[in-house]
Amino acid sequence: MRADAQRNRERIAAAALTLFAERGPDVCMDTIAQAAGVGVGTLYRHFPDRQALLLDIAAGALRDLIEFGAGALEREDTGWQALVAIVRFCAGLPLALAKSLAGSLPAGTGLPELEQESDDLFARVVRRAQGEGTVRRDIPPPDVVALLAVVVCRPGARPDDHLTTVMLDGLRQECVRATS
Amino acid sequence: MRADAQRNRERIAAAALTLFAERGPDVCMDTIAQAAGVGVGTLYRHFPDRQALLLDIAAGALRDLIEFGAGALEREDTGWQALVAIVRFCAGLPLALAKSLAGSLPAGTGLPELEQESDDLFARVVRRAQGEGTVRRDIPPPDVVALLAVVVCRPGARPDDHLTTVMLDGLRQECVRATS
Amino acid sequence: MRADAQRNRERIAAAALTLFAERGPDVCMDTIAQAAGVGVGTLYRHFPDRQALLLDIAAGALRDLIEFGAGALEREDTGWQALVAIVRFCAGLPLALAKSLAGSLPAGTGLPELEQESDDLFARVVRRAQGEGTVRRDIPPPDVVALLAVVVCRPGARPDDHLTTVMLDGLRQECVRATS
Amino acid sequence: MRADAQRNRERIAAAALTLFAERGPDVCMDTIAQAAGVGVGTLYRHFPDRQALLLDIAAGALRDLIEFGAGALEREDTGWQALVAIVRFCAGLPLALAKSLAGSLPAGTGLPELEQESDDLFARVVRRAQGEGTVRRDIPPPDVVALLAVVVCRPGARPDDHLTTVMLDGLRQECVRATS
DNA sequence: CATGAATGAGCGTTCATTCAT
DNA sequence: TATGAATGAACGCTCATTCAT
Repeated sequence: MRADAQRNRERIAAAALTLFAERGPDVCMDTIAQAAGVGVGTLYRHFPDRQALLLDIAAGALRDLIEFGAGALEREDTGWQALVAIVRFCAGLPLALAKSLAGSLPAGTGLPELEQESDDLFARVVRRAQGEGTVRRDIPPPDVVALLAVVVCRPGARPDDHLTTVMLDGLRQECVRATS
Repeated sequence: MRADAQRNRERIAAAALTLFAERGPDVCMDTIAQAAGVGVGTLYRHFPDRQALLLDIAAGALRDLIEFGAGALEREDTGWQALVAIVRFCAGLPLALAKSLAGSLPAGTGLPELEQESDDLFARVVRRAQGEGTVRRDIPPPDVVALLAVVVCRPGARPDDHLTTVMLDGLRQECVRATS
Repeated sequence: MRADAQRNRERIAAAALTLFAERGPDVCMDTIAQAAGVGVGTLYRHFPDRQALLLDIAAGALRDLIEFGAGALEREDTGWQALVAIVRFCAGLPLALAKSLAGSLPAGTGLPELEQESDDLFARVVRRAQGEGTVRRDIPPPDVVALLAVVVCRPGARPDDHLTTVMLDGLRQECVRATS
Repeated sequence: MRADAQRNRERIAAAALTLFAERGPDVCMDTIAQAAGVGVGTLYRHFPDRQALLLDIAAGALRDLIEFGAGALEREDTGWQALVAIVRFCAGLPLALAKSLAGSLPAGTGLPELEQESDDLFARVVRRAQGEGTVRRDIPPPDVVALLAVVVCRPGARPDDHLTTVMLDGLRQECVRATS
């Protein structure tokens, strides 16, 4: 691939990421192209349709997450520390996009598979932390994962914002109580 | 207003509520009219444009919330109990709609005002609970409100789902810790 | 269906028929709408896409042909007379459209079925004429039908133009010869 | 012209001929280039636009026809034999393309002139055959030419298919009859 | 008042043609 | 000279909104 083509591709992906985040997944394609400083035709040469563009971004986010997560699981001493590290890492990623797309894309596009992989990774971390006694045991791992997904997929999530903090605190075993 | 006109208006609002929840705020107007069992013309007679329809639903949700909240504040013995009651009550409401609309509508439409009112109410409850020592004091009331908003505005939130539970647990004073 | 809607539908079909004949099946939809004196939206209300429009016209032509053909088979004394009558009748019909569409449309759209029916009818007439000794017997009926199709599907075919005449003459039994 | 440039030009013309025959005159230029094994840029270097490409092919076909026809007129003993030979020869030629282009191209492009020349040649042959008493005299030569053009320009015409045979038979003087 | 037909601006996508590499 | 990336005009189609019935 030619150098300028490569640069264009990246500019498009970057512009799309920004605009999807700012205005949702329905931004008009011309707008994306314009923001990237290219013509629509160029956009379509690189991504055959809107979905391909969304997919590219979403898959990238999931791959980054999985890669980081696998590393964290090895690197960190405890499951809890790994969990916290991963959750913090998620903040910069366009995971909301990934989540909503994964729900509407058929298997074979690769996205549901990536999402499954990422869910599995999270579940492994949660189980380890529950084994240590740090994460509360009254919630089954997949539910914890789903719950973390909500926190982590908010548009505009920051690695140390209050919601993340409160959620992590609420997940500790010693915080279990009857709030009914 | 004639009785049948009134009934039409309600049927339209109900259909819109369902469809917005199910398929997002972009459902096409014909679909809503059809689901309500009326022609598009009738829809437009009652609501001059799409926004008016959204606004109607959103404002209704906020009014319900405010009314319930004010009652809870009087009725319940503690701030904590009031907070829990209100959070639980939110589950059935189309608050996600209200939130996203309120952000994009100018003052004067009434929605930002209602949102402000609801935020104030929440803040009062939070302050009271912090005063009692139940809600953690390291987070300023407005931030707590923002955080609750996220939890409560999820599409598909249930009054006793895990996320709500964990969040409420995490908000207790005794759960404060260093999660870094 | 309201009277004006009905009128619009007919105007659209008529305009489309003319334009397809004049400029081929790729005329732009806006042009058709304009020629019919309606907006594009109206065109699309009546015909969900270009194919539906083509299909409507083509199917109409085939139905007319089949109806006329069945009548001719009963009405005329000889197979030859029926054949000539039918061939002459074809001239005004947009059969070229029907032929080309039928080849590219899947069964279930109704067009291939109609084409089959029309072919069968033609074949019956041809067999009868061959039985009488008027149509040459060295060509199998389906081939005669195919051959007639070419003559009859020319854009601009006239009921008594030279090509039709020569073709009919050439089909007589007494004209068989070695032209190699 | 460099040898490889010459080869490219031929490959492009050949690919275009095939694709025009298979998929009509709207095939996209990239497809042609790809089929020819070159980039689009190369295609455009040799043929400044789509029409030039079509023109090249069409003109080639007409030149072949004219050359063969002139030879046949000298070589064959009778006008009839010349006519048959020429008609048979047409089968392999992309004359449909030539016909449709000639109708839409202005004089000066060379195509209408070539078509005129080919028509004249055909007319000469027909007149000679009518003089011999083989071709029917009730149709003026230009009309016979037009009629032969239809037969000969069908996509997929074969030199000895039924349509050609029947048409030639129908053109014989002794086949004249009242088919009304 | 209710209806649903008509309108046309707007978006996604394609492709002929140009031009930097 | 060959390449294929970039461009943007054009087309198919949708849908919010208006208005005749």
